[in-house]
Amino acid sequence: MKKPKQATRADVARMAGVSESTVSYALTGVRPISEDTRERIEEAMQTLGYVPNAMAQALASKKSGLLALLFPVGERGFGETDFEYVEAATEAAAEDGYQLLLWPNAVEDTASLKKIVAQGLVEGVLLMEVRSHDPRVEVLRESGTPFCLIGRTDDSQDLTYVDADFSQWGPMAIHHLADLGHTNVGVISMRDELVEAGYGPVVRTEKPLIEVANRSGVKLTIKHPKPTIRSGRQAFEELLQEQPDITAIIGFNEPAFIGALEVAGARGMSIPGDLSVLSFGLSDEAANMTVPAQTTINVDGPELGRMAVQYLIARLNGDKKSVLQNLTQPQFFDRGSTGPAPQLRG
Amino acid sequence: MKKPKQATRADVARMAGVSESTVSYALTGVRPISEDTRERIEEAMQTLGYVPNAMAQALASKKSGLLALLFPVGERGFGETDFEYVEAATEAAAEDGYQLLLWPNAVEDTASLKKIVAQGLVEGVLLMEVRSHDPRVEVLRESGTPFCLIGRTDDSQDLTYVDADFSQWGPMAIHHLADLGHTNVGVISMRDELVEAGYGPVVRTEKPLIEVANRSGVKLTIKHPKPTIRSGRQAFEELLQEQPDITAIIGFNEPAFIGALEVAGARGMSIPGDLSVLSFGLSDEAANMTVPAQTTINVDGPELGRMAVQYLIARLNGDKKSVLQNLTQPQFFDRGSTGPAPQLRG
DNA sequence: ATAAGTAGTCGACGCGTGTCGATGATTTCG
DNA sequence: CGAAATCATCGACACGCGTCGACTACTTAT
Repeated sequence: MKKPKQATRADVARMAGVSESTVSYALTGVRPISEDTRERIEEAMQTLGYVPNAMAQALASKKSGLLALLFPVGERGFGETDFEYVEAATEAAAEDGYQLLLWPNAVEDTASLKKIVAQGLVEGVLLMEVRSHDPRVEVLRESGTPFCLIGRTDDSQDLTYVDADFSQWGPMAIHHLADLGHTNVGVISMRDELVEAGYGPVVRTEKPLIEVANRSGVKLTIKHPKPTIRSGRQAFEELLQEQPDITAIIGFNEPAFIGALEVAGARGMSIPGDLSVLSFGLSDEAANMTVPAQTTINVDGPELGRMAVQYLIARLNGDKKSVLQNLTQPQFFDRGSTGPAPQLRG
Repeated sequence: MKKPKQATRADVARMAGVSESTVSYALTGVRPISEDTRERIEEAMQTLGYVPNAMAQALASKKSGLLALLFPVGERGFGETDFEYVEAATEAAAEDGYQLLLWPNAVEDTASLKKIVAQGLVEGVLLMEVRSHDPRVEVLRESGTPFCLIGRTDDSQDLTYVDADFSQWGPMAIHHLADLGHTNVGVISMRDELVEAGYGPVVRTEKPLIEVANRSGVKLTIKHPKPTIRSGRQAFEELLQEQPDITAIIGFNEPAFIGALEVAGARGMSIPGDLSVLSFGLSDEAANMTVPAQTTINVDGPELGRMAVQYLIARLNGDKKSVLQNLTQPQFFDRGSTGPAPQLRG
């Protein structure tokens, strides 16, 4: 039996012996309906297997229950963390009766973004991988479509967004290491170009990191190698040459950090015996692959996704006044790659 | 300027001085339109910024351009590989004018699945994480909605699906290792329960693996530990006890394999000097975290996602006759964790 | 007792398209 | 030169639902 045609409101009305509008009101509850007709209607819906047609509902009510999730295509691929919050966002949306529409879109392709919102399919838009200066924001702003950023632009005081609170990553790391007695810490951070370009996560992370290190009396040396193993090796060798007494390193550049750890291993430095190791933004899966597993400070992906959806839905429900912005607390996972500074040992 | 109301077909018709249906035909090309009226219409659309309303189009044409991507919620979380093909699928869909709707759904929750297809929002359904006996398949089958599995059920000869060709993983691995001179290989596979439950990937992988090993004169010892590091350690120790001359191990159980490699490291076995290491189904990111990086045999995620979408769209376009089934070739990444068997060395 | 609600229901219309049948205006063909 | 086919266009309707106004039968307040 292919394509059994779906029952419509008219069918239900006929079977229940009422008008079509009565069926609608029984469904939405906008107007009162007597108990027995409601029962007749519900029975009819039951036996007919009636389900309201989503597109007709959307057309008539101008509410599709769909949210676009815009993700950039062709750039650096999705990481696992990214998908972690996509999943959470999807479930959060489903709880409020919304569905997420995955929409691949180049960041500069504002033309098709305009189309997306113009065709009225989606009620709101979620923006992933937001840049410091993101052309998509301007398009959305003047389209009048509610939207929420996952990340931030430079100029976002009047925008709705959620982002990781990178400003806490550094202090959290330094406190942890300082408590363990470390006073000389190296950092394998992201490549120079990103720093100069003002890439949010690096800038927002490094500034407080440096400040709190100074205040805590921790000597900090930061390297900005390219994201390759080779560059990481070189960066760490430089680090050791400049600061032979380093007892801990922080990684914020996955491939380079792997290179750094290779060098550490080759030099016979044990972790965490001789060197404490802490990674920023490393996924669970990756953190567990090394021996020992790596202690990490990370964004709470599910929380981020959930908040983004909730904020967007709040906007859809007419909350135009309040400022909806949130910086999620970092997650600290102690997996054993950090320990007391060597001089305090024994 | 909030919510500038979108121009409709009527506006375009008025400005161009034609009837509404003429505008439609100019848009769809279903009927011939003279050159100059077409130009007038297009100019009007341009200046009005007209974009056809997606929901009205969908309602009238019964084609929404939406595909549901059903993913199970609450089970083992999404891995990176999973999202790799979600991304590819999304882009493949976009190329044909379709969008993917992310739909979280518990595998047993057939009621809400029925609703999904009944409300007519989506034209077709993509099923992720398919089980051997998947209740969702029956629901979709009798709903008449076109669908495509990513994975397989036990009984899928008349279904549309794409899946990894697990039957090639074992032979590929054995050939690679045999060529390097290995004759005694251990396997850290998935836990017993999955094997007994007939979980597709394990069963389909192990059978040809065993066969080809026998034919190639490779002694094969398979362990099925729980997916924990501890169980992996224990499994590898047993392995070494039973087969002290093992020169290579294959991993198909991430956490357990980490444990196994820990033991290898603790015993001073060098990789690939004393022990060759090869992982099944390990993501790039994870494979690169170990030192040395791990050689892997993996599913081609992007290919899988792309094929799934293309098959589904083929079904939507009325291709009811042909069998659309595909097993994607495994990808082999030699990252240096395998090498010549010790006795052949030097 | 009458005015003023209130509960319950119906009919009609609008949302913005796709598409069928009909109508002139041309063009083609025998 | 008349019949038939083709071209270009219009008007009307359907798609399935939300919702407004109106109407009836009561209930409550004055």
